[in-house]
Amino acid sequence: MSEKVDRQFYLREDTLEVAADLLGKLIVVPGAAGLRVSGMIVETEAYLGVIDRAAHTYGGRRTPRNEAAYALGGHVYVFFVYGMYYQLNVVCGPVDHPHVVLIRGVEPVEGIDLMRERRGEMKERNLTSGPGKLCIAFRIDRTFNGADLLGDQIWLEDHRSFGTDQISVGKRIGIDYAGEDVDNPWRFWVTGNEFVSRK
DNA sequence: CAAGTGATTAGC
DNA sequence: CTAATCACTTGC
Repeated sequence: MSEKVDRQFYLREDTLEVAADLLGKLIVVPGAAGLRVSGMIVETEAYLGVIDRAAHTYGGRRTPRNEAAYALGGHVYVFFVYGMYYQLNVVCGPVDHPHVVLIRGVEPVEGIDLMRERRGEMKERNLTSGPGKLCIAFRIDRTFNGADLLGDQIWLEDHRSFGTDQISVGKRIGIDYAGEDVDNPWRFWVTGNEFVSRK
């Protein structure tokens, strides 16, 4: 069994680099009876803290909801949106530096039957190919907000790595409100992977 | 393509 | 206190 990705990985200054390097990492969440539910990250988006109009922390906004984004790198920020869905983010950099990476797409690896049950969905391709979908499949909810990725509730492991020739870069999705920042190429995905949320 | 859904927040 | 908003998904 692979070891947890270490703290240093998350503490790097360049959040865009972390967002790209997260592609290929395995997200692991223990299910019941020692069962592992896991999947490989294939799509991410970076939100660059106070300077990014698309970020919840733009301009240094700090509220009960986004507090976890100000934690030390290697914690997770989970929030609820549209009255139905959770979104999973990885916090990067030092304390009080609210840069985060949204996990938008994952390829199922372990615990696929459990994912199917939770999603009420038979087609594997539709289990975790979106930020809201994957939170349902992994049963990630508000109780994960602020969790440490070096703890035992949720963590990342090395799995595969992709070179720049296998990674695509583009604008982020669903942030039409972001003014000058809408077109920033801060979304990364594994080229051609079928678990990317949009082609 | 539009509705659903409810926590959160900004603005009175 | 109230109303608008929203880093999405599904089904028409």
